[in-house]
Amino acid sequence: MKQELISIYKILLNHFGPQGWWPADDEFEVIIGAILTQATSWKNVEKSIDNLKNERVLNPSGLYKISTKKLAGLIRPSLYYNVKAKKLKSFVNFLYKEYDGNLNLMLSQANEKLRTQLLDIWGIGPETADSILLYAANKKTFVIDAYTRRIFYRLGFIGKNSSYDEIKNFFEGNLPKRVKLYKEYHALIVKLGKDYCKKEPLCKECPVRKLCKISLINLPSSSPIQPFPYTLSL
DNA sequence: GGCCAGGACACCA
DNA sequence: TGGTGTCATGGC
Repeated sequence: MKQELISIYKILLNHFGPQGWWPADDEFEVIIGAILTQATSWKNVEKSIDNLKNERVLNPSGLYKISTKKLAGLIRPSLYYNVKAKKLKSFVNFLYKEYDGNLNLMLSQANEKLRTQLLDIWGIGPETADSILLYAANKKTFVIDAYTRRIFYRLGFIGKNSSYDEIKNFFEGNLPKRVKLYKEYHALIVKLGKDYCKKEPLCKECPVRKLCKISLINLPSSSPIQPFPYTLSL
């Protein structure tokens, strides 16, 4: 099992190249983006991030002071803006209550402690919590999203009704525990999902299966799938 | 013009 | 716990 998971990672990295996640200027922006991108395309989130930057409120004190109503107006492009404004507020309120607004102090907490605290915040579920832990706090936590479920179910690694924690444990138990690997792997899964794995039902010509099977053997030079010269550092 | 995004929560049985 | 409705913009 370990080798297959690593092989798929290598295939994806060769095929797509490094994804450079998370696209953000600082850790706070990572967290805000993680909340805004819930069930929303990243392009829409970028517009909201720009709005927040232009208003100079993309920082703990800025979001702490701004009204929920005005905040909702700024993040309008990223869908469900009223509930997301409340979610952002609830996170920042937590940050001030527990850590006096000190983000670095929050991020320096132990993995499990911080995960429990994040999950306790209204509006932050398992995927958002793990995204914050991995990409903002650099904790060894694998992120599971809809693409991960869909793709690895189709590849036959997990059951249709596997729980979030079951899938998370599957990845963490079968991969070298490296933050850099976790970050890149999840980003590559999302890239694969966006490009090849929409919601259509499983079929024999599933592009994901196809990609993996083709890439597991030596590619002829005439193959349309050309490996990129990226080196691996697991 | 329709479909659906890098989820989470409330409410129901 | 599992299934379903709600939220409500903009890109493709």
